[in-house]
Amino acid sequence: MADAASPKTDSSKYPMPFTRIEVVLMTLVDGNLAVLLARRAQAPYAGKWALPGGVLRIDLDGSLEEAAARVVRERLATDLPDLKQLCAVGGPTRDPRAPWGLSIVYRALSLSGSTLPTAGKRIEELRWAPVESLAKGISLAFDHNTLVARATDAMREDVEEHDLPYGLLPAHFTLTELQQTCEAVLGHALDKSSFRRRLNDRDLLEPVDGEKRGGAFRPAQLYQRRARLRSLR
Amino acid sequence: MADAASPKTDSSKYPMPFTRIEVVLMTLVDGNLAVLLARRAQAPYAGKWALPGGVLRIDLDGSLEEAAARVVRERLATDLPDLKQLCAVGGPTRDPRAPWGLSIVYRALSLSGSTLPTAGKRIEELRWAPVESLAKGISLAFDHNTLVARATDAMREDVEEHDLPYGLLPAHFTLTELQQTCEAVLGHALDKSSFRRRLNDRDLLEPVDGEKRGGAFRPAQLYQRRARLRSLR
DNA sequence: TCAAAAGTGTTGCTTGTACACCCATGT
DNA sequence: ACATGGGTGTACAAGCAACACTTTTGA
Repeated sequence: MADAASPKTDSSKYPMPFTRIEVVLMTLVDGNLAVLLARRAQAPYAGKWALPGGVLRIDLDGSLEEAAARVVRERLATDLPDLKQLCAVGGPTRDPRAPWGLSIVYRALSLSGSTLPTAGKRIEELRWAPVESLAKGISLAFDHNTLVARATDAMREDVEEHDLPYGLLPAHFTLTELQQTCEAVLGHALDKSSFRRRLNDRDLLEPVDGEKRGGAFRPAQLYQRRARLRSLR
Repeated sequence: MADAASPKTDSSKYPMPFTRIEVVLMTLVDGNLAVLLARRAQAPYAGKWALPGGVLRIDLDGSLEEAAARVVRERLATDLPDLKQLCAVGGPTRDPRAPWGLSIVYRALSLSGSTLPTAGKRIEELRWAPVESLAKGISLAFDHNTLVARATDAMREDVEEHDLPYGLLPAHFTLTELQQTCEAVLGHALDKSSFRRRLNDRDLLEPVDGEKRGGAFRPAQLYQRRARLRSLR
């Protein structure tokens, strides 16, 4: 247990890591999974693209989740629900600005096809980049390529185990839209019949009263996420 | 991105959290899942039980994983393989010694029925406590009850999705031992035939050449974990 | 009436559970 | 021989993939 020897000096006895929050925000762009990147204006890595993030502010943040929410608000001028902690990474060479860099990484989803968030405090430029392009080739600042890869894996695992990416869809959506969204995330096609029966069997959705939508063909029923009623699994 | 305005002062501009590693070490005691607790000698929470842990030392640790390994070595005088990161938690009221406490929590397994690790640096006394007893009633120092609960959940999820708890077993074990171990973790019985067919179908194990073991009845074949050959899933 | 997308039914495979049964061994 | 735990086979149900099919609409 801790170093409880000298109660007052405990928290200042050792130098602490430069602690940041990083955010992997994902969306679909033209049916491809993409992450939000911010371009760095200053050194280190000036001109390079990196994940949006910010320093943990112990004077402002009541928890890591609050810190992540604040970072999103300050950098992207928006509020994101369902921020999920991905992992924590740390080491002496992660950030040239400090002798030891620690990042707590969060991930979140943004409505597919939505406009780019407004660049907030200290952000030069924002851009959606397909995860594909990051996996091979394009290199990000710091160890952010690794973080994006881990977030992508986590995202796919979620969908594979039927944790649907509602964050990518509007409140009301058609079953085909939902299926196409899942297919885009997973990177392969799904069977329509199986997909729908799964949804049906699990009571995940409910039809939105009377609403539909049209093209030059039969309109589709709109659905919304069903309120999860205290279930455990 | 970050505060890249004043390159040199970045890492010292804001006070950083008191950053620690905590370890949830689990084993089976008489067929019950138990966690290793250490008794606190000094304030805060003097006399209370808590998870073993230690301060992150940026002068010693090359990564969070190394930090966790070091903490285990110093506190428990042992080396543990397969330390898994569980989560990071932080907040201003987590640790009375500091204005803001951040902990990166790792979990690991210890051979069932093994002796208590030797109490290392600054450890007063060690004890295995059934997770059952912690879930209801017994309260630990800091927010460690929460952390144990999360580790227990993660442990059960692992086994449910067929990630076998080899860490609880010796290198060579019988199928019945393995099954009983899984049953103890999950808290309910499993079907012998199903359990074995699953293992068989997935080529997870291999028999250990010619070895067996006896009681007053038919001896059982010993098995070991099969070397995973680069497979993805 | 035709194209296009919505929506349904049927079959078969795979996985897992329940349960019954045989096998080997020391006393 | 028999009790005890090791080990196996069969039957049934659930979940999912593949694929064929019907329905509804606007042009």
